Amino acid sequence: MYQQVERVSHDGCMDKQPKYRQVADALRREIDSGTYAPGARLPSESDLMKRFDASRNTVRNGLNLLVSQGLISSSQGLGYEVRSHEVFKLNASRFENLDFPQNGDAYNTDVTSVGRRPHQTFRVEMSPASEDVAERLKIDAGSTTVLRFCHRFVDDVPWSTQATWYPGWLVEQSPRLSQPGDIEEGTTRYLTAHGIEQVGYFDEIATRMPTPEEARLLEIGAGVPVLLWTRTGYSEDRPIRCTVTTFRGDLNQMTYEIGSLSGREENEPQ
Amino acid sequence: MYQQVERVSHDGCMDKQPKYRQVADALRREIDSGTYAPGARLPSESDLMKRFDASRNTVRNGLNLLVSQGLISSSQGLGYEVRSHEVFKLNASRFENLDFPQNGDAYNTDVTSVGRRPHQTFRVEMSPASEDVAERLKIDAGSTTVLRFCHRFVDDVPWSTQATWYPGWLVEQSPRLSQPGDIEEGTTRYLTAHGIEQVGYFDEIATRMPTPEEARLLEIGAGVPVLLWTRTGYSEDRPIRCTVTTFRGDLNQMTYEIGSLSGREENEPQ
DNA sequence: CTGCTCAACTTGTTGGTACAAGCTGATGCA
DNA sequence: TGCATCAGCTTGTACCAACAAGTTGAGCAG
Repeated sequence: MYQQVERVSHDGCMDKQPKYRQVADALRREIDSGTYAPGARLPSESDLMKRFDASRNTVRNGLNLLVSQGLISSSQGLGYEVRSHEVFKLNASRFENLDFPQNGDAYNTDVTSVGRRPHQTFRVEMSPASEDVAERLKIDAGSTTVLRFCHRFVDDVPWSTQATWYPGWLVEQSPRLSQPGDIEEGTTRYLTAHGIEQVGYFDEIATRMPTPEEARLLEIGAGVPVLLWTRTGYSEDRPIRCTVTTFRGDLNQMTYEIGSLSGREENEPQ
Repeated sequence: MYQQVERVSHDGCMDKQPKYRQVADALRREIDSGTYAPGARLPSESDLMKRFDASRNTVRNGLNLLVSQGLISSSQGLGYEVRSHEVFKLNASRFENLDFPQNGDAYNTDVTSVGRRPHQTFRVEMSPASEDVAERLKIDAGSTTVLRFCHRFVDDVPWSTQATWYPGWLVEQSPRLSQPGDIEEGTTRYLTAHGIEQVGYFDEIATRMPTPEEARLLEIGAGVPVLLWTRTGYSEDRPIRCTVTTFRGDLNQMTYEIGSLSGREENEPQ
């Protein structure tokens, strides 16, 4: 039986925090200090019950706090595990470099160049433009667009989902866009070859907690936010595409280089 | 009225989900569809207990799911409220425009220009460089830097915290950096006047759940991620500053314009 | 040795209770 | 009228119990 009186009597000073928070804070400190390294398993709930002289619910409240902060994850039958957080940095200002276009698909190139194994699944469909997409592509909401959707993995871990909408007028000029299957030389390159040159883009970056659908596709539990990257590409005349990429926030960062960075070396800081 | 018995009796169809998740999903749908608008109060726990024929713990589990997804927030004595999510867009590629420097502080200008009221508190201190900062500024870890820290509000709502480190060598040339108090014309402008011109920068953008300290400063509850923006500024020769900004992820987005965007209008899409 | 079963662990879900603590409006006294 | 108090609402914290469900390894049967 939990005794409020007892706790006050021999805890003395720093007792303002509720007990479940003390559990979370103690474990957080031990994770930060390396007592429990990334990948390591925490003690089981019943162990923690004994250690903190708390009920199972209280211990679970504390653990759930850490789960919702993305520090640990739990799986039924296995226990709680400290999440690792090595990140993949995507150089967005070089990702489709306007001055030095890369060969092939930009994502494949980027992932392979750091010695990891890319893998993706494709889907192509015709769909009416949503309000958000229509506004960015400067077309009427509901008008036909081609949506190319892909689900990307790195070393078989779900990494990101990417949806690109092309306006209907553009697809007439570049029919392969609406065909299923990869465009091996890269869509930007393919479009350039068909007289559609992307001369600029507008990026929007936001973060939020994943929807249930996103959590399923990216295999993220509670406590891991997603990073939303919306890139609208422009030709000389008008918008030519709108790409929405949803990243696992714990595994990805984005970077931009603007102006002259004479002192900076490659791949640094890591 | 929701009937558990009914659900169990013709078990067959859509019953795989645990009850607390059904509660969360039902409420999420009602929030999405506008039944509960942003700012509105949800029914109390005991109302939901009756409606879903569930125990208080089960209802709370469902509500906590929505809290941890940032859809709602709770306050003791008041109830659960649907969070609003109008965002402030920061144009990072124009924020300290290299070609057209703005007058005064960039943040104040940006906030005022959309008709909102900025407010900030300042703190200046000398501090040894952490490993992260040292790496970015290309100085030795532990060497002296000047840290200018500010805590920013918009219409009295906590908005972001910003910490800028300047390397020791630079402060010798531009002494006002280490003095407390605002630099009214903007630090970038002040540095330019002292022969230190920022000709490029490197941005890193990440997201994660807030630390307890961040949650306190930004007044965000569980379920709202932060957006981390690290900008390292370069002169012709070397790095001259490193700025780490921590935004409330629910209230902020960042945007970049790269290349030519001839078709794009200002302040759009909203 | 192989392969299967099962006990013994783990977390997940759901029910219950009790009291603390924050908020609000009604009541009643000065 | 004005202000203090308090009842009655809300959520927060903490405890208990029971069973479901996933994982693992020991141990037995073939």
